[in-house]
This record gives sequence, C-alpha cells and structure tokens, in this order.
Amino acid sequence: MLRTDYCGELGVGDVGREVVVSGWVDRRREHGDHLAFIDLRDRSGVVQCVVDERHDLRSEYVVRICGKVRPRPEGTVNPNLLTGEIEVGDCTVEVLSTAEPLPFPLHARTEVDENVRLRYRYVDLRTERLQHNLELRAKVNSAIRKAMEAQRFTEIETPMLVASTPEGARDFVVPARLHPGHFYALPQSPQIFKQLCMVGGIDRYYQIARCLRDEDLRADRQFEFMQLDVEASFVGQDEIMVFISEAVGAAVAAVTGTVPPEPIYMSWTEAMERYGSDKPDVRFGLELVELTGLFADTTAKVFQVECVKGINYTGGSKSLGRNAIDELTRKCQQWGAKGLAWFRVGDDGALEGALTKFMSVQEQAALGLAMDAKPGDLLLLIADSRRKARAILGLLRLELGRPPINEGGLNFVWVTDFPLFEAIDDQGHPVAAHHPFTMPHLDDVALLDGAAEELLAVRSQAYDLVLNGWELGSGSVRIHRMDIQRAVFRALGISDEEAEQRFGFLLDAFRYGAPPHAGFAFGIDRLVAILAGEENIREVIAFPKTQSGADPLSNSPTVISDRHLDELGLRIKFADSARRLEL
RNA sequence: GGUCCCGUGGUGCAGUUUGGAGUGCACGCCGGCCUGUCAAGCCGGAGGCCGCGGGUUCAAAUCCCGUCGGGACCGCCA
Repeated sequence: MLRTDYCGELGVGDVGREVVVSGWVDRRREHGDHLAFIDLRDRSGVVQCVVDERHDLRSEYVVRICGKVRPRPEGTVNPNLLTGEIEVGDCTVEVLSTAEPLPFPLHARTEVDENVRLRYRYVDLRTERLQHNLELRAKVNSAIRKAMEAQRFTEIETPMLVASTPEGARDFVVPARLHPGHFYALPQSPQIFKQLCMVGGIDRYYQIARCLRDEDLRADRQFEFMQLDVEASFVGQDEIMVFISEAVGAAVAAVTGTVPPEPIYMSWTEAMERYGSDKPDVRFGLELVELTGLFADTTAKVFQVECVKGINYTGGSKSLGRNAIDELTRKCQQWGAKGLAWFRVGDDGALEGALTKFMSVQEQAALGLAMDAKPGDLLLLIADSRRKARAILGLLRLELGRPPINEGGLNFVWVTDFPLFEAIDDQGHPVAAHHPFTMPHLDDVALLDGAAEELLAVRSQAYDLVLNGWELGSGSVRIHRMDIQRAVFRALGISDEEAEQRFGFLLDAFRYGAPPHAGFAFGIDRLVAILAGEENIREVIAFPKTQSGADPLSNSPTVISDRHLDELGLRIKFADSARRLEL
C-alpha cells in the first residue's frame, strides 16, 4: 500500500497507529548516521518523520514512509506546524523516485522570475500558494454550480467551433479542413447560443464556459478565461441580479465562510461622474469633484472647456514634490490629457500654483471651497471634454490611491443604466456599448429615431457587476421584439440586409416565438483572484500564458509543417526567418 | 501601435549614477562533522557568454544604438 493517510491530517488522535505516508521530501535535517528528520509533504501539508538509519534522501525525492505515529518528546513540539504535536517514528523509507535540485526554491521568500516559474509550472504547482489558489478555484466552481442548480438552472454545453462574427473582440480562428478557405472561430462567449437556448425553451441556462478573445493580455486578462454564463426567460434585470448575487455569494461563502456584504447599486452616470470609471473602486475616497459651473465665466483659457473636474489629493502638497507632480502630469498626457492643472494649498489655506495668476480671487476661493481644500492638500484638475476629463481623472485616482486588491474587504457594486451607445464613430453612427441585442430602456425607445446626440442619451437595460474596481461581468435584458431590434439596427446604421447576413440565424429564431429573456456572464478567474488576494489572474490559472501570449512550458505557439499547412489549404504569407530555421 | 520597469553562478539581490581583473551578500548545490532538529548547526568546496548583437574607449556588467525575453500600463477587450 502506498498510503493510509495524508501527511497534514495526522494528529494526536492518530498516536499509536501504524501509518503509510507518501509524498515529496520537503526539508531534511540530518544529524549524523543515526538521526534524521524528514519533513514529508503532500497536498495536505507536512509531517515530520524520524529516520534512524542512513538514507540518501535529497530534497523533492518522492518517498513512501511506513512508521508509527507518536507524540513528540517533551520540549520538541512545533507550534508553527499543524502536525507539530506528533511525528512519525520507527520509519522505513522507500524511494519511489529521485529528483534533481529544483530550478527554483518552493519556499521562496521572494518572488521568482515568472518566466522560470512558467517554464517549470509543474514545479510551481507544488508551492503552497498555487495549491491553495487552485483548491480555492475548485471550491468556487463547485459552489457556483450548486447555487445555479438550486435556482433551477440547467447546465448546457455549447460548441467551441463556431462561426466568426465581425462584432466585438478579435476572434481566434481555426481552419476548416473539409472546407478549404473557410474557418471556424473559437467562441468569445456563448452569447448567441444561450439566446437560442431561450428560444428553445430551456428557460434557465447556465454554463461555466471557456471563452477566447485574441486581444492584448493584461494582469486581469488571458486569451482563454472562464465565465459563469447565464441566461433566463421571463425575467428582467432585477431577477438576473438576484441570480448572480446568489451564485457569487455562495462562492464567497464557500471560500471565506461568511456571506459577502450587500452590493451597492449605482447608475453608470454616477459612477462616471464620481469615480471616472464604469468599474468604480469604492474602497477609497479621492472622488471626482465637479467644477465646470465654477469656471463658467472664467478668463483662464485652460478652463474655458466643456468640463472641469478635479481630485483633492489630501495632504499631497507635503507628500508629493515637484518631480512627482511632473510625473503625474506626464502620465495624464500619456492618457490623452492636454495637461494637469494643480494647486498646492498653503498653510493659510490660499492656493498656490502656476494658474492662480489667471484666476480671480473669487474663483480661487470657490475652488478651495468646492474641493474642501485644507492646508497641505494638493488639488489636481483636468479641463477637457467631459468624456476625457472623467476618464483621465479616473485613472489618476487609481494611480494615487488604489489599495492592494486584498485590502478593504469585498466591495460589490452593481452598475446599472449603461448607455445603449457609448460614442459616435467617424461615419456618424453610434457604437453599441454592450451588444446590438441589448434592450433599451422602454422610456427611451422613442429617442432611437432621433439625432446622434439624442441617441447617446438612450439608456439600456445593461448592468455590470464590479468587485474592488475589477469588472467581474456584465449582462443585459435582450431585445425579443423585432420592431425594437429593427430600430436599434437602424440607429446603428445596420441595414436589414446586413443584419440578415450577420445575425440572420438569431433573427430567424426570434420569428418562431422568442420569450422575453435576460442574462449575464462574469469572469471566474477574476473572482477567484480577488478571493485569493492575487493581483494577477495567472496566479489562479494552472497553466497560463505570458503577456506576449506564449507558453514557456510547451513552447506554444509553434510553427506547423508545410504538409500540415497543405492539408488545411493554407500558405504562410509572411514567413519569417524563425519559421525557416525551425523547419 | 505606444509609454515605463526589469534581465549579473540554480534562486533572490547588491554592484551600473562617477568605465579600471567576474568584486560581494543571502539561499540552494556538492563533500565532511554532528543523536532532537524544524528556514537545524559547524567546516570546506564547486559553480558566471553580467540576455544577445553592434558601437565608443587603452579598458565596458557599467556609456551609446539595436534586438530578444519577462512584467505593469495606454490603445484594444461589442
């Protein structure tokens, strides 16, 4: 027998038992020929085994140890170890597998280079950090499934090889061998299929679905990611938010043991005005202050713009020197600002800054009052279009005050009343904020035939769930009435023919009895990362890719042979030297 | 497409500002000693294309240009 018990689960209750434990040699402490302590590690933890005879045991050897559990002698109990009250004595050791020294230490007291960690991911997976994170992830998945099933949702699997759609993110594409010159796409999300499920009478669909988007990677974005994907018939926004809150609450409870605090509800406009972001991080202040009215009659040219907003960086006048402020200015410019207007608040409460000479005394006083300026504060202002001023101050706010992801508890925010269209493009057509099947607010449907500016005022029945400043997911009530769908397409500048071509099969389906329906999807990697206190979703994914989309472990992506290409009817247009070298 | 940070024995770092022999620290590794340790201890030892290429210089880890790799971010992600 290879094992009777897990190492980390042995305790005083096992004293006297003959046990067999197997695992990796975590640490060894040898005292000559007749005494050695072996910390044996498996997924459950570590137990000390006392070996009385000589063995050539090295770190990370895989061994099987038979022995008898006994209490540790007086004075040798280790309170730092879960199994520290006992040890396994009278051990016989069998080496199951030897091991070369690891490429990096498992008990790193500092971070190891990520390239090395990924190249030897199978070693990295042995660390307590990743073992814990992956266990946590499994608990989240399990809790979500139970919660969705309890709410009478049915798990449905949708295809991985789907049709490419021009909307949205860049598709990953798969050549169709049986149809030369044709391609499948890997799904960005099961969006259309889950709506078809509603037409199909599934009523409540869910799936923990793999989604793929060929966009640049970030700390919170991988090519592949997992979503809890949900769609339900005969319900609206409020019911969906309850379904999702239940699932997320169950996941949090499964991990932390307590239900999360009630979410905050906030309109999109409020989020943009107060936090400069549609994913507001409400864990800290530094809220944006509206100043446009204050400068209505200003003679200062920089403030004669659509919008002036600012942040009072409390105490910033003392903590930030001129270089630091210049650095902030440079960042704001990189984000698209023309500049950053700033004022120190002097000990007497008066504003000091390059722009004061263009401002009246009244303006300076009103600015100080509006921003609740105290001596030592630093006032940071952006004057620009409303859209830019909000966005840039939103980024500046995070730069100045964002706490680590694991601080401040779990702050869920439902952001509601997103606009249906987020901007007007070069051709004068509005750009859909969510997707073109999103239901407008019924009160705003009449505006759909209006001018471009009116269209931007159309609210949608779309909603996002935000946690500690990360967008967890988004959803919407879908259009199930052809007249409204046509009006939205018309507003988007999509002709009937074009709509038929692009979304024909969905529109066809809607002709045969489509129930009112709504849905949501949220990113499980992000939820797990936040629950694990990780700033980066790579830490909660077993085999992630680097920022350049490569896998140092398996060396993907790779070139493929010419024979392989021929079979698929493909020819490489830009063959670089690397490709020629490898083949 | 763009901005910024990093690259030095297996690992983590210092050294780069102000050029002067691969100079140092901690961990790991190898050998020896050691019967109650637990990040064991003590003694000894091995291990380097300073990411790569070019340039400046009497002389480059150090300065300059390019390039590759990793990371953070902007754009992008309906």
